Amino acid sequence: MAARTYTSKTAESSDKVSVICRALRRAIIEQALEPGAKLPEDSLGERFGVSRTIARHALGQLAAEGLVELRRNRIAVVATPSWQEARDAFDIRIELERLVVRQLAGKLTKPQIAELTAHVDAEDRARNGTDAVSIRLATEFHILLAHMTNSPILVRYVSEVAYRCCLTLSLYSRPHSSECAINEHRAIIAALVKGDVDKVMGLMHSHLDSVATRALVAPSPQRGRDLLDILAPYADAATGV
Amino acid sequence: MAARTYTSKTAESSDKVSVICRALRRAIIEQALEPGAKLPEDSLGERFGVSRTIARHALGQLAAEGLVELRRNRIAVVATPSWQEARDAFDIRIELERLVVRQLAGKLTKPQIAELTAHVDAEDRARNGTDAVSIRLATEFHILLAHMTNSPILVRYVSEVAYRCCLTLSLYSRPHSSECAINEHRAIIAALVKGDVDKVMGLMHSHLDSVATRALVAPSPQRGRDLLDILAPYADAATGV
DNA sequence: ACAACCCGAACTGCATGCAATTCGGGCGAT
DNA sequence: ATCGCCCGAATTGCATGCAGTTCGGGTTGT
Repeated sequence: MAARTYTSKTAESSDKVSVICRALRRAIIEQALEPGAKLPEDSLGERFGVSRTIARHALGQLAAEGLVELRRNRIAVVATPSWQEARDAFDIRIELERLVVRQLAGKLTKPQIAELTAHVDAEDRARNGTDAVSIRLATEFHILLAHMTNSPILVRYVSEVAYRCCLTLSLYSRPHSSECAINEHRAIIAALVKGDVDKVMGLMHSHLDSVATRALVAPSPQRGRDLLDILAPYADAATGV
Repeated sequence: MAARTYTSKTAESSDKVSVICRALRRAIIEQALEPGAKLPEDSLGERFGVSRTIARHALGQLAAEGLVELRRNRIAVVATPSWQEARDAFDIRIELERLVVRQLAGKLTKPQIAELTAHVDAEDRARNGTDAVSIRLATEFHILLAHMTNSPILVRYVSEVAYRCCLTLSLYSRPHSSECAINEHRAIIAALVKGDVDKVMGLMHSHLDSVATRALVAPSPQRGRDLLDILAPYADAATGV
């Protein structure tokens, strides 16, 4: 396949808006902002030295990405995906990332391999640091892979869905053990270099599936969901009496 | 699988913004707005009876979906995807829609089957109408399928990528023959009802693949691309002399 | 005839202001 | 003490205004 051209035609309109988006995205995936955290336009604007108009626009973008929930006349909050949505996000992510490695298998350049290896090394070093950084690096490994396809659309979708998955991890899995994930990342790189398409697609599938099932063990109604949902069965019982 | 709850947690913030988005989306996929068409904030605001602020916000959302291109200090224009981006979009679409039918196979309810059949009948009747309507209906069939998964995330991604594909069709394939697509839609419904997962995934794959290859026959540098790209060989020749 | 230049109109980038709505705490009734 | 109500503060929804940039056509020089 002919080399593709880099067209950095990202949506991310003006600079100020995209700066806020990036900052919030990072804060969210590092769990500095937990699901449900309030995001008033005023505070955001003040914090970033811009007017509400800009903060508002940024919130709109993040809402389009599913990281923020916007309800009319209500303060924006960090999204709180349901368990089912989390599972759906992982299902989509698996398909998208299988596509990534399918396109990449056997086509990585030397510098790309070096970059990936360096990234995983960084993940390794971060194992002693905070969980937040480990999670971010693990996510960024997948986004880095997507970038190497040179397909802006694929990058966008993989990034988005990876961020969403990150968000759900912070909701449904407290004791995060990213230990084995690092080895899985190394295995994926090796298979990519070797060019074994089926192997690497299988590796990616099982890698993401294991991350998902490790985190999303059960519908766990006690965590994250609305009070209404938690109380639904009790309400039913009440009407039954 | 237990029935999922409908949570219409769509991003689409306020009403006015989403109204404009819907209108523009429709105009774009019906080719009333061709790729490259200018979308000044003022005109949009005036046309929809809102201020520039709102029109601007809507453009931001559409840019996030990839239907509009936003460049700093420049008038927004309807997106003009490159041939490669079009191909990438179709590749992603294939995977996503395979996921849709995988989840749906053998699980359709009677009213759902009726709704799908009715939709294809509508496509049939529209064969005598304008191309624009045919294209829109064909796209909406796929989005209707996605809706039936009750997965908001999947709906969003399938819709987005389907719109993008629609956009590229208007760019790279003038003589649109959606004739056979209708029969393929019927075949997909039949396989879904029968519950043959592999069969329906295969059908969807070949359906989308044929739509893509029928449209994107070749990189076709003459259509849609930048003037710079078209003139590149001539420039080379000039420097050669 | 042609190209470069220049200037006004058009347009975007952003902040601010005002009306409408929601949020949250205190007060009174039970 | 608890529940419901009410009112002020906080917040959003949106339009408008101003400054900076781009766009396009006319003019001028060659």
